Amino acid sequence: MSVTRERIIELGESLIRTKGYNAFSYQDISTELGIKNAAIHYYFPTKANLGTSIIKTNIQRFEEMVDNMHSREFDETQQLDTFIKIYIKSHREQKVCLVGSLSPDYETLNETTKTELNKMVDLILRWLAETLTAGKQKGLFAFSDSPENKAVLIFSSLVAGLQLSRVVETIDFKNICLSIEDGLKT
Amino acid sequence: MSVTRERIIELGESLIRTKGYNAFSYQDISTELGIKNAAIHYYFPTKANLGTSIIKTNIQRFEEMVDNMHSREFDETQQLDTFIKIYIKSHREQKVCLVGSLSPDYETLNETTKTELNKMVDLILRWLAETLTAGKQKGLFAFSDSPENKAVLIFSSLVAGLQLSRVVETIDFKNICLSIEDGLKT
DNA sequence: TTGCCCACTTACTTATTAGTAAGTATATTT
DNA sequence: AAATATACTTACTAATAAGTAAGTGGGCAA
Repeated sequence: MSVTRERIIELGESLIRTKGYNAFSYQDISTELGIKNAAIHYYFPTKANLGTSIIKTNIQRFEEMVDNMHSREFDETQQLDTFIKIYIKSHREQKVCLVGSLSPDYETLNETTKTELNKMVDLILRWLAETLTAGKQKGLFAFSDSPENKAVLIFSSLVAGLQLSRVVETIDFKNICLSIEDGLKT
Repeated sequence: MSVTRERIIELGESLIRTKGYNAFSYQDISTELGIKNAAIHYYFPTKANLGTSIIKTNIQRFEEMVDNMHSREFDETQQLDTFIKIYIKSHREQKVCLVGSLSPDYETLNETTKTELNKMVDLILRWLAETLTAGKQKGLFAFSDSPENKAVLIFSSLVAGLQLSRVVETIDFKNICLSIEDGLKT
């Protein structure tokens, strides 16, 4: 696949996670990549198209990560830890996550982009719930909630934890992550 | 104070919480209120000015709510419940909260607006941490985390819980709220 | 009654936005 | 060698954005 196309997706994701979907423009990308406006439209006719592609790429990355963890036979503690490390990295980069950036803008997205975001959130939550269930069965995790509820609680803490950390410097995000893991200890 | 000014603030808040700060325009407000573009600029010279005023209004409302709860001698369980009910209402209205909408756009806000948002988050987290501490001392709440950490975890669950609920219909937000309260039970 | 302030409107400007149509250089295929 | 496809650029358009300067009507004060 085209390297320019990949650069556009990568930079587009970075811009969404830094400034938000409705604040970034094709100009931001073209200037940074040293190409013209129309070059982006060549790969992504509309902004909605680019947005959808960015989410699709993220879904693929997530699926590959899960596959990889399964084939390496990571236990549930290791899997959760790997997932949380993505957020630690985001925090270091002063970026929110894709879901946390796009969700508040949900009503401004077009239908296909909405659907793709819906898929991504659903995928993450289903994986988390499954992992929590399996981990509990193995005696690695302990919690009284339903796995689905617990999955939302954990995911929400990560998503909004990143958002709030950028606003208030007093928040210790790494400690939040530790609390999430400690909250599952047996 | 002017009724038009108040209407602009109210509608502005609603727009931010529905579409996001960078997606709403003065046109949206002027059309809805049947006034002209320039009438909004009369009260709020710049969009940043309006944004800041909306946050200030929310801070005031929050402070009044806390004062009110204190003067009515609400215990910590009742106070937390009152706070959570704000989010239940937001969920019913299909809106995210102001903090949850503005935080992802943080980098696009001007300095005074950033400062005001910072104040608001700080205020809420400090109140939450204090309420959790007092409730724990009275034996109303039980938790092993630091109150500051627990405050961020609870607030994050509410903020992102609203965001995610709008994206995925399978999330039972009221149940999330119940889980938060159950998680503090002695 | 004159003058002034308040709460706007009229009528703009300037900048930026997403998006497009047509052209072009380079490489690849026929 | 000619035709074609790829990966763009040039040069726009139309819409929308925030913001402003100057004007206006109505009420109140001096």
